[in-house]
Amino acid sequence: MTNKTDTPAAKTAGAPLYRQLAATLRQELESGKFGANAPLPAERDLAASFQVSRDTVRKAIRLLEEQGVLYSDHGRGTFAAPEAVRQMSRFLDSFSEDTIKRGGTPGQQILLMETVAAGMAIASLLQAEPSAPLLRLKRVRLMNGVPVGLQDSYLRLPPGATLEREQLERRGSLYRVLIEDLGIKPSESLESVGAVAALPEEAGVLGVAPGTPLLICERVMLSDRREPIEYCEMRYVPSYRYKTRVNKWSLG
Amino acid sequence: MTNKTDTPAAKTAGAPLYRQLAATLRQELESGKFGANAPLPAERDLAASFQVSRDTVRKAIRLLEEQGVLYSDHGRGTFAAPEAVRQMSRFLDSFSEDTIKRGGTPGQQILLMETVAAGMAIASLLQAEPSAPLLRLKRVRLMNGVPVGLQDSYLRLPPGATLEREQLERRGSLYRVLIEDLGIKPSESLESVGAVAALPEEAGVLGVAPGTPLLICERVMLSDRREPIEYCEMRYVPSYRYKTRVNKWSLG
DNA sequence: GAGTGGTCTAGACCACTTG
DNA sequence: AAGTGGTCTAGACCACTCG
Repeated sequence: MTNKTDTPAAKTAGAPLYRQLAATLRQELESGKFGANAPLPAERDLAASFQVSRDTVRKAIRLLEEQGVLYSDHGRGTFAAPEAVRQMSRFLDSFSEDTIKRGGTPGQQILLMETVAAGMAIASLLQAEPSAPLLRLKRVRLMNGVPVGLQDSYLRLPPGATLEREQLERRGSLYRVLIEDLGIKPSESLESVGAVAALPEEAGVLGVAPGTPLLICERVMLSDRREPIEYCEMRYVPSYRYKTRVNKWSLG
Repeated sequence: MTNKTDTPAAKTAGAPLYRQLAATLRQELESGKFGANAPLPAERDLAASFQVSRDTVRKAIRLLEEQGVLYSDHGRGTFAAPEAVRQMSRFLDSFSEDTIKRGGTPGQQILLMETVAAGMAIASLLQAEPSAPLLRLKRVRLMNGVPVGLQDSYLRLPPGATLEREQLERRGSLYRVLIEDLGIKPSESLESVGAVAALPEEAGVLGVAPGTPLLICERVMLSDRREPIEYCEMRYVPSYRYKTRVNKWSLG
């Protein structure tokens, strides 16, 4: 099969074949054409009907498996995942993405935006000098206008780079600013999740009583070159929950 | 290259080639032979030196990439992941696994083990009848003998199957009992994480004051056939943290 | 332009599940 | 025994990065 434009599976012309195929399959699955745990056609049959190699079909299936849309069992077949699984991301989504997925409207209110010295604790997390200048950004995250989280992040900008309040408000998401304005490509983050009691100031901003249990999530974000870019602490009110899908029990 | 025994890459004879290769590479990476972000040989070179196809090398690399041991960048190369990344699992580990990884000794104390009717709330989560019999198992989880979590789980056993206290104590982990004694293969779980205040009884068992913030993690576990097997609530003291690695910002 | 990873193919055989 | 997914190969070409 040609890798050009007018292929049967062409959805997003120009994208790799297996991604186009995955998009097509995903649509069929989401349209409800396959019920929970219903078997899909065999890989060899999919390959024939889409006129691609079996390997390309397998790549598409692996992709959708990661997304929780379907699953394969050796010797049995490939099946549509139940609705409950399909809706859960395997990742801890960013606040904006997560809120949208839940059908809410994300918002933010910038409390503070200033350049500060890293200090020893954060410097060691970001592999910087204690005196290194970092951009500190403190925000309240809103869901449908209601405060649900307090986010305090320390950003290591490239020398000479700046970040204006206006950019943040325009892009809506800090990550979009990093990617689209500063050319920084986040790749992975290391996260730690726990519970803490709300301090008086935090309680005030979040509209809860001091001492209320908060979900705290700390994160170090790495660039594509695996250099630490950001340290961030997020505190969420008890009504907010992180949801994830955990795979395969990875006992291997 | 033959798939038989005496291959150069043979580590775990009988295992797929790409897994043997991955094990070999992993060892080299963990031995410190490659520093943080040091480049590995090109895929074609690895294929030549291990006498396998390039595709097999790529499969091994994908596996290690998922494990956070290395990462590849299009056009640049494949690199050893920094130590901090390497140590973080991409999954929320089970309590026992996680504790061992932190260098601690996991323990448990069974508070309660009885057969109960599901009730409407749990029945709907497990897609069972409200009157369906479930095994309720309430345990305190210990790290180095100190209570760190309270685990309350509801198990749906196959008709006729039983589970004795003795089995649980022998296997050490509920999941080992499920797999090895009952032939149930867990595949995925859906988890929700948040913060709650400790109730008086919980506080007593965990050795904290009532009202102390606890990390609460709820989970529905699915079998390999994607049938719900277990509902579980875990409450952890504030000193306990979940740690994970979040990938690739999955903006695709 | 040279080197790297990313995609794609066609065919072979193995391992597992099911009737 | 038949059907399914899992592994492996050898070779081709594309897309990206960097000196």
